[in-house]
Amino acid sequence: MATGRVAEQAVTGRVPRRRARGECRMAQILEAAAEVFHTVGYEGATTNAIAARAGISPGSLYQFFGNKDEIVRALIETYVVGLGAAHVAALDGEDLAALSLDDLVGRVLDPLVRYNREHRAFKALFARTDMPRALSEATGPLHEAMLQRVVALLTARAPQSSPADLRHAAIVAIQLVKALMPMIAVDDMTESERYRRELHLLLVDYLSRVEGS
Amino acid sequence: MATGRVAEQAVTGRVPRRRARGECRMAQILEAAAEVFHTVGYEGATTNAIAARAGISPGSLYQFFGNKDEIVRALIETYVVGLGAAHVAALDGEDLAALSLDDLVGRVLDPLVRYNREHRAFKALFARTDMPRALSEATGPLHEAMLQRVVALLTARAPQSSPADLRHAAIVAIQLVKALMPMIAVDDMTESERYRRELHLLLVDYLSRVEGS
DNA sequence: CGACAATACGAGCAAACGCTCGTGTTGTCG
DNA sequence: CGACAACACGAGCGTTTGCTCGTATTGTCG
Repeated sequence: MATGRVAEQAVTGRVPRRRARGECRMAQILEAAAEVFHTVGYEGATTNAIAARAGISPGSLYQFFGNKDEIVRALIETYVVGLGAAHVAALDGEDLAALSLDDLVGRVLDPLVRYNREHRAFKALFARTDMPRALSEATGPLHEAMLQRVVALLTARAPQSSPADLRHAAIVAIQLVKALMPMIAVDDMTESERYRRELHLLLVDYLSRVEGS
Repeated sequence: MATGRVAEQAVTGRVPRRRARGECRMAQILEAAAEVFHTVGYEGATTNAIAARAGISPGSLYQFFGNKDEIVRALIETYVVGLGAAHVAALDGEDLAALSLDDLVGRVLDPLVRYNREHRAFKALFARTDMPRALSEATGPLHEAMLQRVVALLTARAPQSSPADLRHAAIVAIQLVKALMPMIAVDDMTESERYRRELHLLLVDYLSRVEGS
């Protein structure tokens, strides 16, 4: 139950080799967790399996994460940061209101697809309609971050619409992405590209109706 | 909860009270299972909880179903039958090629929405993008039945399209339904109706593109 | 009735899980 | 060096889960 050791070290300002090794281990564990979540899903993933995949013992794992949910939360945190950065990069310096809807959808969707492909565990944790309590609490921030981002985009493009309508539209758009992402983030590139294009069209059509009304 | 007892009687000519009681118990168990699945989800549902909800002991439960998956399979079987009947009724005697797309979508979607509302466990078992092995095997027949039905509909309306394209379109359509159903099968009727209408529009737009091409 | 099978029970088993704890190892610093 | 804290280990604890088994009850039929 020893907490606060990290804070203590942070205050000292020194970065000894110990700490570097510790952070390396954390990254190791998160990577292993991602692989296990990807292959067997959230409930199928055991902490012992994650430890084994990371090449360490269960005891060592619990020196860095207090419990399974903390691992999930940390992993999701990296997703929030990573995806946020990808989207900022994709929209940086653009005039949101001037972009064609087709272009805008592409700039949001394509990084998301790429991120899904590069982080296979992403959809195992995120793209579910039914979640255990612990998981839905952990993914809450990720959902909220995406929702806020989409709402902000829509607000910039259709300022005359009510916030409630925009939020509603954003929810539908995100659900559409979640529904088709499992078929897009797949190894068969022919199938994948086909579904991606369909989703793209679907989003453009749906959002043009939202902006138009 | 009076099930096929009468039909059984007609076939055998005799009245095996034992057997009638057994079938009643089965229905009791399935109903209890549906309630438990609805409230705590598939993995949260314990066989003991199902037995308790049905008002029987675990031992008794296992006299009718060999294991948890068999319960799920039986429950899904009732869904396949029930939904099939609802859809046959909704499309009975209609000229599929002559119906407007809007009308057709309504006739398929509305019974589905009603069925979801009346069988709350339905989406807990069906509308998931990520499933345990056992559950996805159990829901396989239900997915396949729905897919075949949609493919048949589309084939009747767009015979010039390739079977592969139609199957592909059917998959997308079903995914759209699964994505928005959790927000439709909800108690707040205002919200529910709003999402239902959006899904309806989405499907009409998408399928008109499929038929048009 | 008496024999038998179907039904019902519920304590509890074996396995799996998240997690702990006692012990040993390694890097840091006075 | 010696003391100490972080790191590492892995057997195994406590709990939960799906499921069993020995036993008691009930309906059926010769």
